[in-house]
Amino acid sequence: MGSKGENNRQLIVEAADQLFYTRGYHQTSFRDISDATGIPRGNFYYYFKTKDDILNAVVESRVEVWGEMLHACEEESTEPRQRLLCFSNMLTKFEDNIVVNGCPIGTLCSELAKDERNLQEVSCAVFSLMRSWLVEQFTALNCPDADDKAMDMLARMQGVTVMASAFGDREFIHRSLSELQVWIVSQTLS
Amino acid sequence: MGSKGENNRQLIVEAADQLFYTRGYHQTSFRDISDATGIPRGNFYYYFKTKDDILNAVVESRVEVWGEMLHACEEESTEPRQRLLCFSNMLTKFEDNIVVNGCPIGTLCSELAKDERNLQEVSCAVFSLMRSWLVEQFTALNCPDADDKAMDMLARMQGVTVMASAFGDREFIHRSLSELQVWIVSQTLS
DNA sequence: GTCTATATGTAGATAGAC
DNA sequence: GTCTATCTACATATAGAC
Repeated sequence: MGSKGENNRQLIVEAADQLFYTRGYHQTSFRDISDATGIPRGNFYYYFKTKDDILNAVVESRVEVWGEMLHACEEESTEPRQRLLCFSNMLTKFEDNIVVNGCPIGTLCSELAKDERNLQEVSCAVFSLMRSWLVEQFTALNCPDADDKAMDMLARMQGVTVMASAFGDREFIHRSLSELQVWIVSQTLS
Repeated sequence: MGSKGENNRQLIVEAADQLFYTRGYHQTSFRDISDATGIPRGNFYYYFKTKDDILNAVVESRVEVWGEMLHACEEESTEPRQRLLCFSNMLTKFEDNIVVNGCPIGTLCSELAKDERNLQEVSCAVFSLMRSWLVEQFTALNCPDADDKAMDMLARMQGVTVMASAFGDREFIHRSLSELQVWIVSQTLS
């Protein structure tokens, strides 16, 4: 622990994270991860008992990474609307990937919703994190329906990623983000 | 053609359509379709050359079915806003399925966006159909940016399905539909 | 047209040498 | 901790009898 083993473990998680995004969970094989990392297939079972365990580790990693991103948005301003704008900017920050593969969180949730229910719950952890963070911001804006607003904002962003990837339309992301940001700024602060 | 063979072909397409929705394209095997129809696996190759061909037939079928649904919305009223409301009602009409498996069109596009590009194009045919139909309605409302409105409406509806299935939240569908319909009614008719 | 048997490849997972 | 060889299951696809 803490030595070479942990390093390899992290390499596996990083490669799997990327592959789950670009190919999907089920379409990513151990061979794919092996090719990407140079680590032999058999070794994976030293670090993880099953493929599902790798998924768990990937989601854990994403929760951590997105937690840091949300934290960065908090640091950028004390004004909730500024923080929300910062969050919404992720749409253009990652537009190159979104236009090809959609949202890494949304597409994983959509894929795993079609499986046994436990995988689905795991995959939604990042959405839950974002949702509660958004609730905090809208609550700070004295919105009485902060959770509704949070869901609305996530839904709007998800809708943009789905249609942008379906039609490969980068410009749609830009236009939609502008409209979303108008909406954000219009949110009341009593 | 037209006899027993065509009947079996249709049975396969219908079963595949349902399974591609509830399990995903790649997670649906010939065995699954065989179990659902009672038709032996080997027979599939009499009707289709490859699994991709089955997908093509499923998408063709969906285009036809949704074409009829859009036509039904046109028949319901000559007023474009009424037609748009009719279309938006699909969200609650199919909410039982949406809350579990998301949108059949959106999730298929999201899944196949991660594959070779030709499969993705095929899967988006239904979106293209809806888009052009929506453009007609917004054009009839004298919207100068009818295509933008069409994309916005599809994106909003897709976002709702993604979040509703992620959180298994049926109530979110109802609330979002109400807000969407307020938006529809507010669209200008010069 | 219908069905069984089978070919071929690859998936996730395991055993055991080093 | 690392790696190779291998197991078992199941995927798509094919061959050929009926």
